[in-house]
Amino acid sequence: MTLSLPDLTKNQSLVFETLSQAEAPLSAYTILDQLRSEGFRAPLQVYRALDKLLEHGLIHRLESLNAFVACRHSHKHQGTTVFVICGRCGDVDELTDQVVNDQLMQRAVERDFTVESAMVELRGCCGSCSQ
Amino acid sequence: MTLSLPDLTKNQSLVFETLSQAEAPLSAYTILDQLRSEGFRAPLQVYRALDKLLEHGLIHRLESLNAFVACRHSHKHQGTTVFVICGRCGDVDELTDQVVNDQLMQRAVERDFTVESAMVELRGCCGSCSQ
DNA sequence: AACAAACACGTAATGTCATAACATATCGAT
DNA sequence: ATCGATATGTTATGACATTACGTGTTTGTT
Repeated sequence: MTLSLPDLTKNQSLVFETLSQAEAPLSAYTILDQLRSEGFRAPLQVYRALDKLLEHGLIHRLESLNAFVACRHSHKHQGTTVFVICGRCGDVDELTDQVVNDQLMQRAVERDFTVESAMVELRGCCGSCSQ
Repeated sequence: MTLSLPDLTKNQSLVFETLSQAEAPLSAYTILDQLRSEGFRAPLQVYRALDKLLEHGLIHRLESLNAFVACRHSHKHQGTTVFVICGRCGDVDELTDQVVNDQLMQRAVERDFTVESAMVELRGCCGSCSQ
């Protein structure tokens, strides 16, 4: 399950593994607590690793939760990622949608706006939890 | 310019006026500082007012900035609001887009997900700033 | 008018998320 | 072997938000 990837440093690997094994988004401080046994002592150790993992596209930050998740899809298919977040179980699904992406970019162009990053997050209740 | 609205309390009015006159999103603590001369002493005075204003739909919270703006449009036209945020001048534009809204809701329904709230924020550079 | 419930307010303390600043160590290419 | 770039360790601090508790004010009912 552990793919070998753009060589990660020890700290980066530890943080990535922690996120990969989590079933819900984790805050940086939760990650820190889980890695204390591995020698982590300070938030910055986590944040630095998170920054690199974000750069590599291996994880995502959920703005509405101030938390992080491991990326699930190989995001070769560019474009805006829509995060679908269940508030009950914490499960996060990712999807890319051409229509949403194109329409957002179109609306931006219309008003002469250059998009540098886009955030789309749906919060609610997933199918499993609403039964 | 100051419409009379669902009766706001003194604190709520002060916070709303502050946001209305601002040219960019303000953090709760920035609002607090601006209202110290009016007797504000603690963050909670601001947050409580913000909560009520959010309930009334008079302001919005920008998740990607941890900041707040006064609402510009009369949001009678329901649906997901797209925030278009310039990182240079801080200007925030709001728009509602039926296509984006419908598509997001469609994708949610497909996977049996009940949307409770949706956040769409575009960050980048506005036309004025890129000239 | 008297009362109770609901709401708003004041204040202090604390919790949560994130970065600045500075020192040291490790890796890679010449 | 050395130099530059990158990664790391540690402390302190900044920025955002809530809990807990007590008081005051409004409002609707009897």
